[in-house]
Amino acid sequence: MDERLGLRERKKRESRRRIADIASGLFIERGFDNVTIAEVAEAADVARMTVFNYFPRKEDLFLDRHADLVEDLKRAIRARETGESVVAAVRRHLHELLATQHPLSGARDGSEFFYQIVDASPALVRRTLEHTREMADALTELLETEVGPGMQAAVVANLIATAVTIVPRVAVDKLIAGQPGEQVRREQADVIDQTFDLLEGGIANYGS
Amino acid sequence: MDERLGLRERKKRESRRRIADIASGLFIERGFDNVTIAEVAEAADVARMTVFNYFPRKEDLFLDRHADLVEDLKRAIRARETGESVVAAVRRHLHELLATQHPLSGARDGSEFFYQIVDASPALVRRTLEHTREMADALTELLETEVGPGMQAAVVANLIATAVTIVPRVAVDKLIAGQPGEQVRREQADVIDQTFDLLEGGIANYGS
DNA sequence: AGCAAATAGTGTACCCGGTCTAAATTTATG
DNA sequence: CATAAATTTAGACCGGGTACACTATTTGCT
Repeated sequence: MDERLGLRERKKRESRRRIADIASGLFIERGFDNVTIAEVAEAADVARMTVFNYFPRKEDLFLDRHADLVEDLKRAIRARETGESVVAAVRRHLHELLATQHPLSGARDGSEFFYQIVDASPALVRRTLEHTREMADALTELLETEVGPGMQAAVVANLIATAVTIVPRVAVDKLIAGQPGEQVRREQADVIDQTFDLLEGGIANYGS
Repeated sequence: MDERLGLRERKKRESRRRIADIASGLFIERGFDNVTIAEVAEAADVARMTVFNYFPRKEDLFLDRHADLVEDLKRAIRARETGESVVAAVRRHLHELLATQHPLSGARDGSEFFYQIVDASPALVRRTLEHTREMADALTELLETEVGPGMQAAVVANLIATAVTIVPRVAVDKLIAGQPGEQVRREQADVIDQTFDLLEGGIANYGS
């Protein structure tokens, strides 16, 4: 940890991590909806209220990496080469996540378990929908300042957020279906490219 | 009502409608989160459990037209001319909703109140997110049978669902901002076209 | 018409997530 | 060491949602 931080701050961070880790363990073991916050609190040896102090919603105990993710995406867009389009930057970013085996790539061994827990819980699924929306809102704001105002920013932002959400899902679904991770990772680069080709080139001819 | 239906069925439908109407009245009057189901039940002169019989979630009391909407959209896609693309069919459908002043067009006088109630309630907002997802899932299934299987169907379906959700929102936001309905309606046709031009032609050059 | 089976509605008790408040404990500061 | 500030705690409370057993009504059948 950071020595410059006071005792108070250090304890807080450690507490937060411990609670989230213990909670995740319970969720993985018994499913999100079959674990109460009271149980999490007891397992973490802390008052029920303390859990809520750190995690305003129960779902946040399991999904607390989303903010970082959006930040990374925004950074990737802002840092794009001059002349490079926004979508192209996002495409590159997803390839990078895949190459580094980032959790969000969806193509990492073990990702399937995480998503299965999520899928099994309506509350968690709802929360991921909110995350996508938050991402779209953040991107809308970014694009409006980066590229210019107008209705287009919102549309583009939402399309990108949709794509970024779908792409890892494709990989996870394959893992759940039993495909070996090695193969999924190999194919996933194409999934990214096909999806973004579609986004870039448009879907005018689909189904005609 | 339909004479072929038995007394039981007729009573059920009327009960359901009455409960939803009374509930909506209360929500509009005092806001969704400030009305309890117990109050709805009392106002409708029915047991609390009965409300849950008809509406498994509280949000469904206010948002119970979504299924129809998806059906209409699916029908529009299925009924497209041979040679017409899926997106083109959806575009036409949205123009039609606008022309007939359908509630979902977003450009109808009074739509702003409805959306303001929704916006003010996190639970209602979440439910609309689920609706978008349900629409995307339904479209994915439809496209897979209509056009052919593959990952593309899911991507296209999600892009369309996103567009269909955003378009009315643009109109509503203008109404909320105080623009006269007449003007919003006039502009809305362009909003539809611009959005679908973007979808059809792709966003390859955005921000480059 | 009358009766039995379905089915809708009711009442009640319960669980759980989430909020509020006030008191107790811990850390920071001079 | 004293005191202020911030965390933690305990406990009461609220409201959505479920389970269940019971009553009332409708329906189909003879």
